[in-house]
Amino acid sequence: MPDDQRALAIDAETALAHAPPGHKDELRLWLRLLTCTALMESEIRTRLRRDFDTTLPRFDLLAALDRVPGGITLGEVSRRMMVSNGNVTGLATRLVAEGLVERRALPGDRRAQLLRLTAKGRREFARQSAAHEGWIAELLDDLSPSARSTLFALLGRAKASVRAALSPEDPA
Amino acid sequence: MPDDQRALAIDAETALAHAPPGHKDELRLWLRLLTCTALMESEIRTRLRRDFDTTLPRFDLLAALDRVPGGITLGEVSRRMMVSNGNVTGLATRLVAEGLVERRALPGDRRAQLLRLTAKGRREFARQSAAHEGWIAELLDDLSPSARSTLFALLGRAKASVRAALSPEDPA
DNA sequence: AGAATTTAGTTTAGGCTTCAAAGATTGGGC
DNA sequence: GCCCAATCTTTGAAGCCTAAACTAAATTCT
Repeated sequence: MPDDQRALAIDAETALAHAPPGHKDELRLWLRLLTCTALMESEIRTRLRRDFDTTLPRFDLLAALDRVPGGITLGEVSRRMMVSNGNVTGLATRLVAEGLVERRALPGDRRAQLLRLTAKGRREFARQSAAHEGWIAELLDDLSPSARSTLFALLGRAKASVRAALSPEDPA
Repeated sequence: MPDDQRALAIDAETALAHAPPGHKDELRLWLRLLTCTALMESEIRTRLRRDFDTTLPRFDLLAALDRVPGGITLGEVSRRMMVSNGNVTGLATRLVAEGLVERRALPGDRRAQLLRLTAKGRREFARQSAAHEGWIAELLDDLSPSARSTLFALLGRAKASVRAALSPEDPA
């Protein structure tokens, strides 16, 4: 191991912070956003696997269903989770196989199906989400309440900016 | 291991029992962070595919290599990208096949290999990163400079909080 | 030196994800 | 009633990703 190249483990965002000045504010902001999210997300995934032998997408799907006792269609899940519908098909299949979710016909439209938590699914999600909530609180524990609320607000503005850039442009 | 510090290292069930109210704030912050990142990331992926027929992981690997002309080892790439080493193996194989990256022996350590951009890889990454930078600026365009810099700073604090929670406890 | 440990990288199995194409159903217009 | 376009879902191919087991090489210990 060459001592001159002795590099501490640095992520992409940290690396860039040292190199170019000036112009690239937005880029640095984006990389930090990405790093921060990835760091938390990866820890959440690890703990979901370790403590519940499950995955983040499965947890997210349960969470989506938990909010609507009557159940929602696959398409609706797809929109809420911001993933493709083909993705939801496979995810649902696995969760049905595990007995956490059930598929039901949607009365009046034979194309669509409702997904709904089973009793077991509700119990399981209750356990998981309680732990999940604690993990998030733990990870963000060093952030003061005021920092938290400012961050929340600014992320709202960032989100709005992105949505504005993505929305169909104003027809003249 | 210090057992008296166990209060912070909550396991699933205790977390449930002890969770005081107020954790919902952190949860909402986390969900917004996740949504915001996912929204941008998904757009970036779409554009990378549309305009350059490539993917975000490929782009990220090129970016990591572009910063270090001499090349870096697979393991170093893995650390910087915060992904598993097995992942880097496959990614590198594909990029080598496309002629954008080359593998070289690391003098003095026959276990390790250096990854380095080829001339073609450098050209290609220059094109991609210019576009990429423009996209980010476009998406975050509605954010004022002061909002941007505050957001950047707060994300830094969030990141520090997460790292603190994850770092090996008590250096007694 | 020789054994034990650590480190670099690959492989494998399984799951996640997207896109594009196809199957099924609905609803509107003729 | 019939066709057509839109909607809901599935399928298949390709790539991304991790954990865990494994090989090979370097380092450390004795």
